[in-house]
Amino acid sequence: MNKVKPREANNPTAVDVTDLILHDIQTGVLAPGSWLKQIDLEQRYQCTRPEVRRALDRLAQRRLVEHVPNRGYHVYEPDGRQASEVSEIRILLEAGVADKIAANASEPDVEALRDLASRFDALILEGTPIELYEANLAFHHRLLSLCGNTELVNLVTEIRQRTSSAPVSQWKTRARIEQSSREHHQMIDAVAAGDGATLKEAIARHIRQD
Amino acid sequence: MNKVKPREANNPTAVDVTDLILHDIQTGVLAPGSWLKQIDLEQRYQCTRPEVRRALDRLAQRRLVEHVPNRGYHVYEPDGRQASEVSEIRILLEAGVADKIAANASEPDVEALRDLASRFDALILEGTPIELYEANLAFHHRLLSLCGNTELVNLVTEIRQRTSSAPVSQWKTRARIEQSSREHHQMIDAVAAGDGATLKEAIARHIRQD
DNA sequence: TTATCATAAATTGGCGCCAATTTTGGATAT
DNA sequence: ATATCCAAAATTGGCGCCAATTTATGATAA
Repeated sequence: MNKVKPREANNPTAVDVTDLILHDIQTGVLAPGSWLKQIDLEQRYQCTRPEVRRALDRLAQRRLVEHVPNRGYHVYEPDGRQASEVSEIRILLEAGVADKIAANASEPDVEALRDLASRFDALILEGTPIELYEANLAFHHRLLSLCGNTELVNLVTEIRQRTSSAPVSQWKTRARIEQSSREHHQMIDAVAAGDGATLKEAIARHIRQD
Repeated sequence: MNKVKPREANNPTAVDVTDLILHDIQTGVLAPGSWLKQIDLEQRYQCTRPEVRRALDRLAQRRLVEHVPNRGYHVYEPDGRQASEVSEIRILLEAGVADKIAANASEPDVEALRDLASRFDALILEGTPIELYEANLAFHHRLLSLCGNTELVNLVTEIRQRTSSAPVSQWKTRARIEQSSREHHQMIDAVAAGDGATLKEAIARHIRQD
């Protein structure tokens, strides 16, 4: 069984190029509306042409970029109507499982949520907008996971990406961020109290003003 | 070096190969679990290798097929847990906009729904399972469209594809199909009466036993 | 100076080849 | 007869070339 495979040092590409581009879109490095030239991406991410093309096709499927035949791909610009429609969807889903979340949450779960909320709070002062954005994402992901429906969690994660093209610029004011922080703690309190109805209201309010 | 470009009669491919494969998966022609060899698809749909690969990658993104590196792609086998989780999602979304549907529906809308429901009824006796399946889809699509949230309609359409891999075999008994028919009419009556609460109940029941 | 058009440069996107890996089939030894 | 192993065939998947189309450039005429 001595299949001597040289196994060269050639596997630093554990992550897909798609994720790299996705990340740069979400952090605003690749601005909404800008054209994504294949040559640029090829050099920027040190990958081959087919890889770039596959990534762009995947992102187009997820509607994070738009494809114009013979013209190329450009980052989707956030659409007002679309954004509010997605918000409505998120409210239906995330608020819809509020009672499940309140029912399933154990003591350590609540602790974990408090930690994540605290991390968000700390980053308000000392973190970059990107770190803040990701901390917020982590909190909501953890909270939603308690509903027990993994398909739903994945779906929300997916449609969330679909609109927050330039998430960094989304939270304009400091006041708004601190309001978000307060709401996080309200949600946690409702979870700790096992109060599904209150949690549902808190989630709905939180999503509406995001 | 004379590259003779015959320009054969080769342009009936206005539709993407992805949709063709998708259709064949949904109608059960390509059975769940079966391996999709690239050569076979290439010949079956009269297209090139790269086209097949792109289509398979897209379907893998939508999780209609699964990709095993160096082994190929095979049709996803329906998973019990996953199916019930998707049902729950559909209930949250479709029942969640019941009041919107009831509020927005005009007289001609109701008429159109009655026509679609009737077409479904007619196909119970004279149609193929596939036709029945598509008539059912058309009815639900039309009904849901009344909510006014196009993002939500698209999303439901998408996640619906995700689980009903072998939709034909899904409605086992005649009794169940006729039950579905009755529920369709119940929903329409609720819409016509502008009764959102009753509609919500009817939709939830209908999805649960699908 | 400004508009129009032709030519050149750049970009996209289709297609096929070939290496890497896996599967199949059969021969050999126990 | 059965298991093991090796070789051949089949399949996947990465990569690059080149044609088609679009965009940029510059020259010419009004």
